[in-house]
Amino acid sequence: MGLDNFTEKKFKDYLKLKGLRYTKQRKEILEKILNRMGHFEIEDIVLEFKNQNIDVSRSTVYRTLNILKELGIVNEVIKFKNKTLYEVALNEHHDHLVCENCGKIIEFHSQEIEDLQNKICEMYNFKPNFHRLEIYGLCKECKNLNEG
Amino acid sequence: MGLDNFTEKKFKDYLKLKGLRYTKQRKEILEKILNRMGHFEIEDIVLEFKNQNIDVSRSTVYRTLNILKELGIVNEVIKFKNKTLYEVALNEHHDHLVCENCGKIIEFHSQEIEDLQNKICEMYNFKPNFHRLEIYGLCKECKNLNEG
DNA sequence: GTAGATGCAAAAGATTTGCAGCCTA
DNA sequence: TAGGCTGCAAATCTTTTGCATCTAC
Repeated sequence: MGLDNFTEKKFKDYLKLKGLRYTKQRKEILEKILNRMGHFEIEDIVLEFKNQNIDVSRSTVYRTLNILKELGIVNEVIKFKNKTLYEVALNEHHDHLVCENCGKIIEFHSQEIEDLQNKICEMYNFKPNFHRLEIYGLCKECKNLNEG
Repeated sequence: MGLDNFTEKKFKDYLKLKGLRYTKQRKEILEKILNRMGHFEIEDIVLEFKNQNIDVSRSTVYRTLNILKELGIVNEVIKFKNKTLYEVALNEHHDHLVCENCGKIIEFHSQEIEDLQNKICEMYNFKPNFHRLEIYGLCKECKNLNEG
């Protein structure tokens, strides 16, 4: 995939709208997260830049991720053991099964759950923005080990 | 409610099982969280002890909460803006609507969602332990303010 | 030219840990 | 009595922020 024009434009437009600037660093960060499959932590990004001798500081990564979150290009998906995992939000929304033993993360999507959630929000006159459903437990492999 | 014998016994038994001790501090902490309705932060607990001149240190609160979490007497329910909220897990399980504007938390329970989750876990051969469903958005009041 | 961005180092919070002394079983 | 527990202070880890400098527009 890489830096597709569509997402880059979305980002640029949003920045302009807010009176912000499209800098070299912001472009680097957008590029990097679009190249990533699956989940990532801020620290991953910071280290990759360091290893590749690309000059983007930790603070800038944090600041930019906050903008991308606002924009909905990334989601903060999981909070587990004081770690925050992000993911690119361009694909269909999904939720997560998290294995407490091996840390594996399995994605799933259930339209029925989404619909029920919307129904509940209506009941409470609540305007949903995003949601996070995490089911913690043991994955197939770890379950078998435990029962073994 | 207060320190009911049932929960105290559960805690004591678990401690014994693990070769741990039932100390004055652990009893104080259990008592305090059982007396609380709704959600709490570690810091709340620490401050209350301080105000009441009860000698239980912050580290002990953290250490004990970790044990109570393992035991399932408390759940870590919400991670929001770098804050962790806990709740006593003795009542029926429920999920949360979190207002991003005023911070209000609305609890709800949907058996249908629970059932669907179980169905999904079966599909993936995943053994669920607990889950967390948080829907972020605007509550009725804040929504009206925004639209007003 | 100027408002906004960056990098750095420091600060702020949350949580954990090492250690010496204390207490429960 | 001994191994676990506590309080304290220090350490860790994540995230934010103040500031001087730089840069996109």
